Amino acid sequence: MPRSKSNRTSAVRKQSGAGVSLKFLAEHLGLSQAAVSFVINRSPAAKSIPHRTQELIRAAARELNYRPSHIARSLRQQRSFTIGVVVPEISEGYAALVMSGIEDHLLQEGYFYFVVSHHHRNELIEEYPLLLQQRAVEGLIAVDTVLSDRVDVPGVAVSGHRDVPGVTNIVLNHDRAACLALQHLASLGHRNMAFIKGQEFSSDTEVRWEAVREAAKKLNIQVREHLTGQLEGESSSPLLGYLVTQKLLACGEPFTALFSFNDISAIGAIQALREAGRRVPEDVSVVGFDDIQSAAFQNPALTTVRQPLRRMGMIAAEILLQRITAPTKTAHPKEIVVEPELIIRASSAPPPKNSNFN
Amino acid sequence: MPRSKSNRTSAVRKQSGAGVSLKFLAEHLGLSQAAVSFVINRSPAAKSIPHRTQELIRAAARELNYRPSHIARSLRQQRSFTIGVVVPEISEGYAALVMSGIEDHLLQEGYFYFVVSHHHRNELIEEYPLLLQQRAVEGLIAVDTVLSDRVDVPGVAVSGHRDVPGVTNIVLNHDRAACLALQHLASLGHRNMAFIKGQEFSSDTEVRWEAVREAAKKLNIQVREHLTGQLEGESSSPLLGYLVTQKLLACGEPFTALFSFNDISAIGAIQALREAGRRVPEDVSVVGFDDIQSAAFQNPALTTVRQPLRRMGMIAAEILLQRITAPTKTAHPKEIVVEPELIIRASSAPPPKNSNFN
DNA sequence: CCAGCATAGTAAACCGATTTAGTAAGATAC
DNA sequence: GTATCTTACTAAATCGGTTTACTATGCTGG
Repeated sequence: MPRSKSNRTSAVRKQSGAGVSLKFLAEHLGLSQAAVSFVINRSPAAKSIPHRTQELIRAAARELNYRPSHIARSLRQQRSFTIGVVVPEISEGYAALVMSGIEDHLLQEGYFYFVVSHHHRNELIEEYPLLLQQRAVEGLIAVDTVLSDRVDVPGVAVSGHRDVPGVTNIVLNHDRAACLALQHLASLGHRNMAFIKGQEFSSDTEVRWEAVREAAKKLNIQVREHLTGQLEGESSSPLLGYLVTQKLLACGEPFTALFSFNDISAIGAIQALREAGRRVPEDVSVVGFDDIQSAAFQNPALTTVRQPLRRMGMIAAEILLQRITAPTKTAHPKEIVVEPELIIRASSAPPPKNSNFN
Repeated sequence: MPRSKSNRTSAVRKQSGAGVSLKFLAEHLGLSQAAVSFVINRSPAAKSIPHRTQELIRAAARELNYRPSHIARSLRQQRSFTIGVVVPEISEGYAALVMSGIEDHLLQEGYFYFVVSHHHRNELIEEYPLLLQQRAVEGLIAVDTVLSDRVDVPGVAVSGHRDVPGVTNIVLNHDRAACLALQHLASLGHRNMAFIKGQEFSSDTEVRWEAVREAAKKLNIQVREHLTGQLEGESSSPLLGYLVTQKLLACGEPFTALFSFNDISAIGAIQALREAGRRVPEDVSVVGFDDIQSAAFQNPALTTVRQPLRRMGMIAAEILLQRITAPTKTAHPKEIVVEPELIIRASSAPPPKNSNFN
């Protein structure tokens, strides 16, 4: 039975709440730190400690508002229950949606996470994973970012598209995505299509563009150099799509449909089309990509290829935790493919009758 | 001069990179941990160690890819260089923008941060700050969330609006914001205005609504019960604004202008108005709040009151770090007010001539 | 010749937990 | 009566650093 020893100090500590250490609690109870630790953690070693004492310990812990230092615990157990998330940018819809999926799963499992955003600067893309590792993260999730292989914790990439050893990729089925969009436009009767590619630094750009060309070939749709634009610039504003579309219009070649790299740029594109006197969808159909929240509330509502971004985040977190807790159970998958969905709204329609160029 | 001792183990460690501890490095060099620590940290105690040895130490550290464990350091120094950020939701424009401002300043200063989102669930609003404290965060930033006072690290609230001891509030000048919006509409000639209030759980709702009523009184504008709606529901989708606006329209009372709680709901409102056969801005002017990125690319482009959200995040981080590093230097400010800006775009115009009710 | 000082470090405590190995006291077995 | 087994704990090592206090050596000045 412990000798209770409630002195003045304990009263002071109790008020503030913080600063109550295991040592303090143990002294207050007249027990050893080990005994208290066993009970607090319900460790098997606690079986030899009588119920009466266990209750006393728990009561004192509650009363003094004892909260074990996560840091000390991490150091001893070599487990931080923390992971690192690397994104290009926070302020933008894409990463935020993925992050919210990641968070859902992680916090549920008792993990916290650090977020860093690199703004596409190479030295940060290199440095942040190392800094995170120094902070003892148990794994990394990279969103639209290529993880360097100099890191030796498990990694999961959402739309990483690079074959990095030890990294699991969560990717969209881009072939299917391209097919869905082009088939939709083709079945409406469109033959002259314009395209907007993503920025060079985006991991999705190349893969998606390859998929578009494949799909176009299958559907016998021409992909013309002049009607192919590319987003340029870091910002995630519709302005980028607006500018590219102005260029496409300026080249003079006619088109009745536009398939854009993402919703944000599609929104800018619509603006540009409208300013040039083209009605959407009567004169030109526009199809976006992602299905961000505001896509449904554009005027006209945007037809788009939906990426299950939140779910991709959740899957990423799930796979990562699996790999952390059962490292060798299953040889971790190299790639997990999720399926897109075509969301048909009001920005796509049959082409005007009179503009049947071919 | 240290006796070098490069054995087989060191070669193995070098490859993997991780797992190189100070102890290992010191043994490899034939020096004490203390000496190595002094040099690595450029501590004043290193002055008694000759340059030659310092160079040897640094070279070995580089070569073995030594990275000090942040956790061990935190434990000893009682400094985690970590802060906690509490937001209602990540996926939504508001919090994401504030977060990106927070991040900018924090990472620059060598701090990392944990994010948690509580989805307006009270038990999480209570619990997360405690969990964060257990993880030794040195401060908390709460976005649109009331911090409980049971936490004893410095706190900063962005749009907190509650007088919690020890918490600095970063708030918008709502009086000015309301004046800007209503003055704009009044000067266009509007007299019959409808209003959409924010959800009950949002900290801004009450303050902003009070400001609107004040401004309306000053400008001699009636605020009628029937023309006052309120957002309901957790989601941050335009749908909420859409539904409220349908109700406002259903009550039959005429109005020529609508001032909505935020841009997201204003976007939904425009949709509802249009479906009811009201043109924007010819029949009804709509003014939003926040100036989220897509506001400028709505059709029509949205007139709105801009909140400097990114800057509010940066200020929050700055104040917090000040309070952490110089706790008593200046009695920390209770409140910091930032100014709104009226962004006039295409969704507001003079009211139609024939509808001059009063 | 030796006190005193600079030089070049080292030993050990410490941060706050977890965990292994061990101990003292009493009960039971034979 | 003593060997053994529970019961109820405790002491001390450990995680990986930082930091204080101290030591050993060589040189200089008087």
